[in-house]
Order: sequence, then structure tokens, then C-alpha cells
Amino acid sequence: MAGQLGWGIMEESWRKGPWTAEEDKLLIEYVRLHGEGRWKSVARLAGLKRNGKSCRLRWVNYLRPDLKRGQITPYEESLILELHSRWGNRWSTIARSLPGRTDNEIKNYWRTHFKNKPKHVLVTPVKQKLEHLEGNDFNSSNPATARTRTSESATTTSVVTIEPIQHEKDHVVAR
DNA sequence: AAGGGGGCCAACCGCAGCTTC
DNA sequence: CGAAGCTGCGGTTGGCCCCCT
Repeated sequence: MAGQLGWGIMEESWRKGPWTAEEDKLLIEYVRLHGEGRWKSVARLAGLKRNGKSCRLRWVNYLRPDLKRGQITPYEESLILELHSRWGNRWSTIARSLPGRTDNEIKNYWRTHFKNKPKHVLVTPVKQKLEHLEGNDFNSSNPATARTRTSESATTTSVVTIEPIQHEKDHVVAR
């Protein structure tokens, strides 16, 4: 569609690559004043040489104040496994069940930890929580959460078990 | 001690759905 | 109602860092 042009690719030469502290500051200030959304106008209003898409991504994945950051807990890990077995690669949907975590973060985590691993089997503590979620979000007919992409993997039928998660990956802590 | 490989994370790209006109 | 624009999502890539040999 016109998506690409919609993000303003033709308009001017946007900066790419890692964000600087200065850019972060400008973006934070912009969101503080204008709120989230209207990313298209960020460049103009905030004085950033970034396109809206890049700004949104930076905010959502890194600058949002409610982000948890830090390593994924064993509980979160088991939750990810279970949710992925239900929804497949619908990372944003999974992320909604993990407050403070972003779809990008979960996606990265899953790819490095589970992608090439055999499917396990699930965990109990998580199941209770899931049943709770089931009442709210699972099977939701909310169109916003039920976007239909061509993601076939959502149909995977795996039962997950979780062996006690031993590796806390302490060494990763401060990077 | 140095080099290579793998893990991890941030960011970009392209596509599809939603909204507005 | 249809077209154009905007936003969000998932996939992929590139680079840095740490560990192992």
C-alpha cells in the first residue's frame, strides 16, 4: 500500500542508526507535551531528524516509563512459552499479558531461547494466571487484539511443560 | 593473550489493518 | 464507498559484548 510513503520516506533524509541521548530527550519531551500517537508530526514538532516510525519504535521499546527492563523472570518465561503456544508469533498480543515488556523484547527473547529448541511442556503456576487471563483477553473477539495476519504458527498445538528454570543468566544483568 | 563464535539487543524494513476524507 | 494516509506488527539484520577454545 502507501505505507512506506506514509512514513515520510520521500519527504527528506531521515537520520538512521542508534539514538543519541539528545534525541531521546527531545522525544521524551515531545511525548510529555503531546502524548503518544501522531508520530508523523514528531519530526516537525520535536525537531528530530527521525521519521515517525523510528520515533514510535524508540518510544515503545526503550523510552516508555513503564518499561520493566532487566532480565525476564522464570515466571515471565513460562508465560511466554504458554502464550506462544496459544497465539504463535503474535508478539504484541503476548506482550499485553506481560506488563512492562515489549513485543520486541519478547520476540528477541523467544528467538534466542526457544526457537530451535524442542517444545516443552507447561507449568502450573502459570496456568492459574492464564485461566484468569482467559476470562479477559483469551478468545477475545476484540478486533484490536485479534488482528488476522497470515501467521499460521498460531495454530501450533503444543503443550508446554516447564522444568524449573535453572539458568538465571546472571551474567547478562548489566549490559 | 588473542581470535572466533554465539548471545543479546536495538533498530530498520515491508506489509497489513485501521482511520479519515 | 473508495482512495489515501497513518499506525502497528512481525520479520530480519547489524553491531556490541562476553565466553570459550
